[in-house]
Parts: sequence; C-alpha cells; structure tokens
Amino acid sequence: MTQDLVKYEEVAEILKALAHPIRLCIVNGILGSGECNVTHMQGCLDVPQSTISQHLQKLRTAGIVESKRNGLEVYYTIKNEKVAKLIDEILM
Amino acid sequence: MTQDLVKYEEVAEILKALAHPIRLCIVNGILGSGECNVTHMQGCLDVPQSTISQHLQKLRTAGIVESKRNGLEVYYTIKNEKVAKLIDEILM
DNA sequence: TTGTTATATCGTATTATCTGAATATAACAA
DNA sequence: TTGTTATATTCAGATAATACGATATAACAA
Repeated sequence: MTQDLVKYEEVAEILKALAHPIRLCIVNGILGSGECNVTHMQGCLDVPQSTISQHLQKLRTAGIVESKRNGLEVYYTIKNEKVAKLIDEILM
Repeated sequence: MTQDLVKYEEVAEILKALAHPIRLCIVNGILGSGECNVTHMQGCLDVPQSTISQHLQKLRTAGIVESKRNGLEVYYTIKNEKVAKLIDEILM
C-alpha cells in the first residue's frame, strides 16, 4: 500500500471531474467529433444552458478540456490526452 | 454526441466510487499486493477504522472490490478487472 | 460463559455538489 | 448606438458526500 497521497489527490480530482453523466456525455461527444460548441451540446443534452456551462467549467478547471472562441461560438476540445484514452476505454 | 444516458450513469457511478484519495490508495494497495485486510490498510492510511470501513463499503457497492473473511480478518481483492486495468494506467 | 481482536454499522455535524433561474458578458449585425 | 445570439457567472435551495465517535457484530481463545 504505497503512500503517494499527493498523486492520489491529483488523480481523484480528475476522476471526480469525469464522474458525472452529463460530463461524460460532453467528453465523449467531443471525442467523437473532435470538437463541439455549447449550442450543439444543448441540442443533445436537454438541460439548461447554465447547467452545461457549469459542467464545462468544471472540466476546464480539471484540465480535461480547453476552449477556443470562434465569433459567437466557443468550441471545446479535449486537452488531456491521457483522459481521452481513459474515457475511450471505459466507455467501450 | 451520442445519447447513451444509462451507460454514462453506470460509468459515472464507478468513477465516483474511485474519485477519492483514500479509495484510490486502497484500490492501488490491493492491486499492488493482490489482497489486503483492513488492519493493514489502517496502518498505512492514518484515518479511523470506521472511515476506512465506509470507503470499503462504497467500493464494494460499486462492484470494484470484494471481500472474503478469514477468521477475524476480512481480505479485500479487486473484483472488476476493467477497473484494475484503468487504475493501473491512470496511476502510472 | 467472559474477554479480546477485527471489522461493520449508526448517528450526526459539516462540507461539497447539483440544478436552474436570473443576470452578465462577448461578438457581431443593422 | 440598439438588438440579437452564444456563452459565462451568480445566487439560492436541495441533495449528496464526508468524517468520526459510539456502538454493534463476528470469530475466536481462555
């Protein structure tokens, strides 16, 4: 039983950020198409816009996704490739 | 953006069960030695016994570990091999 | 029996997370 | 400017997670 507490805390933060059905759906959706804007997510997710935006913020804070603005729209992509691989495997 | 909500909920439950430093430590410790009893975990984890026991229950409920009693002691092993692989990768 | 060790469960206070309405901001068009 | 669309932030209330002492149970020994 190793005692890398700091590492466990870091990993737990990432897992916590992923451990929600809406966020898994968002991440998997981005993975499927390469990138995705918020309006498109809304069309698929049937939850209020503010809710999606808050989930996106959580994913951003955890370093899982990143965003770039294109005019009015903001597109999200997966930033953490390790997470991309992980999700790909666990959702298989 | 696929819409497998049930699947996302299932996976989120597993990730939620793993998304805690103490539980990651427990799971990784079991993975490292094959099995582990609660007393040994206590020696490594510096939290009260009841706290460890409750984390173990959460892991059991999520189907991640299973236990078998041997006299006074209860030994825990990893039940879900997919999770074992996952943790192994993410803690690498 | 009684006592002891190992583990599980209960009670509860504290803290964190989640949702969704309301509001704010950013980009752009007229 | 003013209006509109896309997205972010704030706020309040509801729900869930966490920690830990106290207590219970299970196995065993004397």
